[in-house]
Amino acid sequence: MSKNKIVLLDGNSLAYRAFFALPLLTNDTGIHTNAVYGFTMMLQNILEEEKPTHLLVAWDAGKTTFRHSTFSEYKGGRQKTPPELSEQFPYLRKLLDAYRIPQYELDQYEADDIIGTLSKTGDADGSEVIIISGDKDLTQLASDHTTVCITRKGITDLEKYTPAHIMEKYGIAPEQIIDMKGLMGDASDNIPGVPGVGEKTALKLLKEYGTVEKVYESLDAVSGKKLKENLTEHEEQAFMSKKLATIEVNAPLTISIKDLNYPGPDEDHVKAIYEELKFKTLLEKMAPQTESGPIEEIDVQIITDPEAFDPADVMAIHVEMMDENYLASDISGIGMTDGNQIVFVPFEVMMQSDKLKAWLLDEQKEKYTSDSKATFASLLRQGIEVNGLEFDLLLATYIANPSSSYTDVASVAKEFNYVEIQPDEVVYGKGAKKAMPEERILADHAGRKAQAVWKLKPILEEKLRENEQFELYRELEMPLAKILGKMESTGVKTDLGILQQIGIELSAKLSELESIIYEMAGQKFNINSPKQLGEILFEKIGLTPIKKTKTGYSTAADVLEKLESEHEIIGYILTYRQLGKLNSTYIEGLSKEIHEDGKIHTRFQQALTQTGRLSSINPNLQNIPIRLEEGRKIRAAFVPSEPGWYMFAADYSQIELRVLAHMSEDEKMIAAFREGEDIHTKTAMDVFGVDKDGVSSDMRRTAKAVNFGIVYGISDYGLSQSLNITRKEAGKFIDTYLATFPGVKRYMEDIVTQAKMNGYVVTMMNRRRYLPDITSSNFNLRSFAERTAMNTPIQGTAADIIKKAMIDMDARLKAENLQTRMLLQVHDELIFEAPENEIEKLKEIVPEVMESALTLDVPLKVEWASGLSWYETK
DNA sequence: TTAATCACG
DNA sequence: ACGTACGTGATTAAT
Repeated sequence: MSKNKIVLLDGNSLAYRAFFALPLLTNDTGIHTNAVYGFTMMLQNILEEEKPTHLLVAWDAGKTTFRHSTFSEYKGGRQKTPPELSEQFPYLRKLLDAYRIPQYELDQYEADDIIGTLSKTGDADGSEVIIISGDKDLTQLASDHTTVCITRKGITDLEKYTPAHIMEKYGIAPEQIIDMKGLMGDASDNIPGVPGVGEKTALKLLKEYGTVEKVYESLDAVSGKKLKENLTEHEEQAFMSKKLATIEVNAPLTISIKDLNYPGPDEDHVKAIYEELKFKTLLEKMAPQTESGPIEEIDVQIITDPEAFDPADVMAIHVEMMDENYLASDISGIGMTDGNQIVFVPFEVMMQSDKLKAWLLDEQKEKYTSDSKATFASLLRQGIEVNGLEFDLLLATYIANPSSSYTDVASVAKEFNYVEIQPDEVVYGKGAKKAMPEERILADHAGRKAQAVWKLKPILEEKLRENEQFELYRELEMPLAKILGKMESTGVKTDLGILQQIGIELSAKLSELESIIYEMAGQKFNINSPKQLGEILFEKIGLTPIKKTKTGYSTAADVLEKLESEHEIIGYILTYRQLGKLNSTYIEGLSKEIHEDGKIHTRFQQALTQTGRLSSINPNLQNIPIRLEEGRKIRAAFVPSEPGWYMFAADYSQIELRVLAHMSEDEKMIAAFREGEDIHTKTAMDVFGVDKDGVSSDMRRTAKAVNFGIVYGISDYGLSQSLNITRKEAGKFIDTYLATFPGVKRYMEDIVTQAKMNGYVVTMMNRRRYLPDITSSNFNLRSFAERTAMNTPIQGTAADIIKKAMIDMDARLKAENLQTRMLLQVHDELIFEAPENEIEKLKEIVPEVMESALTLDVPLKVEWASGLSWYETK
């Protein structure tokens, strides 16, 4: 006596069903996931509701089946499986393996036949059998012990076909389903049936005669002339159709019921796949199973005796701080683990422990960290220079995928579903409630982070090796982290007096402008409010709005410039805006950022941008004004920190276009750079077909804009905006340009194709950016991804180059025993401060090092300048 | 918290 | 036909 409950799933049918029932979803690496997701949802429901003891997913094997020898056009005329679905089958199979659900396919047979054969055996054993499919053909297998569930609308709504239900719905028995198909055919399988016979006629005939055979035996009695004619004429076809629709219940399977035993899922494995596919909701659903118990206890030993602690040779460490700004925050302590023991060293103990300090200093003692730059800089502030930094969780995660948003260790650990860590926000509270928790909680928190770093290291390093990104991570980003840490700690001396002086002048001009604007507007209003300003300009004064924003009229500078001739208030507003920006962001903003040491310490975000560039925060020193003289004066406040020293600045000339020339292998562009031509003039010469003297300033300006556009992933609209011309004219320029530089054209096409194939693009140093939208059916999303595909390898390679230059430069300064300090990086520019007697040396070595950071098919060119302030380095 | 604006490469 | 140039961060107003 068997109490088995056997569930048989029609894999292909359900995958199709899921695929078409759900919109095309993609995860962050561009893999479509809707079919896998939908399938999983169905599976979850079935497992929950039916609680099967035995389970099987049956698949169709290949293209041909024994049915094709009967009828070669069987299932003919079907649309090809969409590639977006095909690519999901491997994941589906992997997921089912993780669930430990048996899967089976058999050459020459369809999933139906596998299901049919097993259901008959199960049925005969007295087991309860449940069949799940999207294909109504299967209903022929229904019996007292076998229920056939067919998907209705959506993905989880199933219609249960028992013999009684079939009788109620069609008035026939399950065995008669094949007779019905024989008569009416099945368009989806390309089974012909008898012309003119649909469901209604087929059922009428079967209710009267029972089977196809009986119908033909009593053909004379059938009423209806046309019907009789059709039946007579297509007798052979009717029998063949019945045969085609009949599911084989004696297929030569190499498995039996006992092989279908379902032991339940391998949860860790399932989770890992959910992680990979980014099934957030399914993951959360799983979470209660693991979180239902108390969070796994970890034993963190708090070190109290500075003499009693001997760190191991290799340890994961996490410097715990309350504030995210490690340049300003106090350290509360260090969580450490060697993979076995977890300890927490409170700050005061650390500072007293000569053993620990010596360990941190020792190059031979390996440290794995969550963020090596923060670790380095925060300890440097305490006079401890850390060496032997061997792993950086933040950088490893970022290199593997720059779109991964790393906020704290908890977020990464959660991403990889590893160690349970509370978000910092939960431990410390947020906003006004932010406070230092008691030491026990802090120790536990820091300990867990160290443990996560320890456990995640092998996983991430394997991933980086797999992607051939280990070198980028280990030889470029990690050494750079330390250099950036040094730069941040060094800071830039800022003369508050100069800022204040400029501030006074600005304030005077601003209040003057303010009165003029109020006068002209005939009322007071907040000029800084786009809403109020829009009302004044477009309603009160009655100017014509050119552009709208989501919330109202656009008052952006490019719009106002077009209106400048319409009303003299516009000019004053533009000036007011410009000066207001300088005052609030740069004078007031920067003044607040000057530390007690008279310096500004920006932080470089090394794991943020999607292209590999750095960014600068608190404050941003990468956007200090330069284009307009009024703003440029701000740079006079950035001065050397030692008396008698100078500022020294060096920037790459046209680095992105040089990278483009190299990557596209465009002969003309390469030649232009090799000959040392002015690239925009040369472009103008080639595009407009004139000689050097024939290039007007307007032509050069146009060529320059087109060059920029090319780097950004050009569009006619974008170029038309930047040149203030029509789209058509812009389009013409682009066509001419691409015809002139065929290599560039080919590069742009190739890179988009590559992005579509791989789902990502790479820089010269193998930095990746995933572009899931590149296959989107949404024009805007796709176009954006295409432009990004064109721009990222260029911008990213330029970023690779300057990063390499920074590492080389740091080494060179050390090798030459110079006192010069690297202070800032502004994407294509490095800023140093140096004693006067080293300036001559810098003029020689800085260009040399920067120009040889990476060898391209075109030379890299560096320009430099020095002076008594940043303003003077021009 | 979001949108608009504007500073940089 | 679709609506945009690529990558950032800070400030302000308004919700």
